[in-house]
Parts: sequence; structure tokens; C-alpha cells
Amino acid sequence: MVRSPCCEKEHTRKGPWSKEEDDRLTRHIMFHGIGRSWRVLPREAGLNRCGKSCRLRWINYLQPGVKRGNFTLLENIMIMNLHAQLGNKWSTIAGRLPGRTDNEIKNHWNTNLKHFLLADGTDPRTHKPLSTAIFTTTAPPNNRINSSDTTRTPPTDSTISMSVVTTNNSSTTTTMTKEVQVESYSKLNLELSLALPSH
DNA sequence: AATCGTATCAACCGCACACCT
DNA sequence: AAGGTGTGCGGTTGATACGAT
Repeated sequence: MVRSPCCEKEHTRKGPWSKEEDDRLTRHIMFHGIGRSWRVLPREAGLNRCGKSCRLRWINYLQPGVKRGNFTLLENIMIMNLHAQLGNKWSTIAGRLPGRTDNEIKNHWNTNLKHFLLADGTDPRTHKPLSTAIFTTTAPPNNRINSSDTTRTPPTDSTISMSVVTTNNSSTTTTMTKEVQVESYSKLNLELSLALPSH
């Protein structure tokens, strides 16, 4: 069975979205909704884009309620915890973090949190300890973890002791503690216990 | 000031699955 | 039941920003 392409590639625009395209897509969806399908939406909206591209743009950036910017410490901890439970189920993880999209979480994981775990000597895929050899050859970028909790004290470079307590389905509890450089916190000792809803 | 290396993240691609006919 | 289509997901790429030299 040969599947037809999702769009006529030679006639559709690719690459970054312009302000005008964003406005056009937003206005169309606000006024008409998504309609019959993503495939016909770009034509109806007068956009020279693939339906898939429109969907991605809307879901990740234009949709009301999408949070932009740095992840809070709590969000970081939740992502680590959920990833330990679910693996690379980015859409499921995104579903537990209001306003965050799967793409953003995936990027954040790959650029920050994965390195954080590696620096801690933890395998980011399995969340189990790595061998020393791997640990010593991998360093996190700038040795940092982003945080933007503006309700706290003014930003200063400081260190926190972060403990992540993970409880999996078989009630096995693991604790990971790490001294981390965080931009917006004075020295504090944070311990959070997050448990996933059981299904 | 110029160049190079690295980090970040928006966007694309291909696959799998669900749904429809 | 089988084929066709649409959608969503996860992996990957590439452009850009930024810092170091």
C-alpha cells in the first residue's frame, strides 16, 4: 500500500513561521475552529503550509495558555519524576504539566535535565546509576539547571540541595540528592515527594 | 573584531495507531 | 475484514544565539 504524502511538498512553505502566518493561522482557528481536518485547514486559512506544520505551530506556540520561558524548579522535579516512571512519553508528561508542550519538555530534557542526571552519575534513560567511566567523561552544560521562580528572593548564583523521591508502581522508593547551582534561590534544602496517580 | 565551538530550540520527518469507509 | 486517511508522537536536524579564544 502506498500512502499519499500529507501535502504537496513542492508547493508548501517550510522553515520558520512569519508573524503574518501566525496571525493568519490564529485568526482562522479562533474564528472557525480546527474544522474538518488539519489537512484542509491551511488551504481554508490561505496558508501555504502543510497541515502537520500548522498543527505543530498551533499546539506548541499559538494556542492560548502555552507557557513560554524557563522551567520552574518544581516543573524540573516533576519532569524528572515522570520521566523515571514513563520514559520518553513526552506527550503524557506534558499532560501533567499545564501549559507545557511535549516538544518543549523534550527539548528541555535533552538540553538540560539529561545532562543533570549524567552529572549525577545516573543513566537518563533508566534512572539507574551509571558506571564511573561514563560519569567522569560527561559534564552538564555550564553546570546549571534553569529556574525562574520570581516569587522568591532576588536572583543570585547559589546552591541548593535537591532531593527527588521517586515511588514507582511496585512501591519501591528511590531518592536522588544533588547539590545544584540554581540562579534564583538562596541556599535551601528542598525535599519533594511526588507520586503519580495510580491507574 | 573575527572566528570557532557549543547550546538551544523551532520545525521537520517518518512511523504507528486509530478511525472511517 | 481490509484498505485508505488523518492525527499524534518521538527522534532528529538545522538555524541561530551566545560565549570563549
